[in-house]
Amino acid sequence: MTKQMNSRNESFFNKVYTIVKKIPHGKVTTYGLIARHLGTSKSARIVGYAMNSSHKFSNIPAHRVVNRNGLLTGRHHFFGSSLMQELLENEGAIIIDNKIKNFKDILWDPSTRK
DNA sequence: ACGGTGACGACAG
DNA sequence: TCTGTCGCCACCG
Repeated sequence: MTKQMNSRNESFFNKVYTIVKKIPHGKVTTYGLIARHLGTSKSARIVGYAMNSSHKFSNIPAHRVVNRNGLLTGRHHFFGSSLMQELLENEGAIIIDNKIKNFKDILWDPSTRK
């Protein structure tokens, strides 16, 4: 084919969305883990940038992606600043001061693909 | 076509 | 522990 974006047919954004959709209910993951899983561990910022555009699509559980400390850094991009927290708490996360307390317990590594 | 942007992460002090 | 700084790079106007 004439067009080859990177080495795939799919844009980086699309790959990110594919991963995010696979996050199990009640689990969360991080921008860095997603980036690493895609083979570009230094592109965590791009993952965040991709999530910024995820509102244009549906069925993308963007609230399940937090930063490496379990901090809800993207909460302001939701429909109201507390929606992200409410969604996560509804899935069993314990959040205090915008930080997931049981972060290690519900962290999902995309590499496990389960 | 090109450079600013950014929901990050690692590291230094 | 906490804060600031720097490198990172795909996207979009």
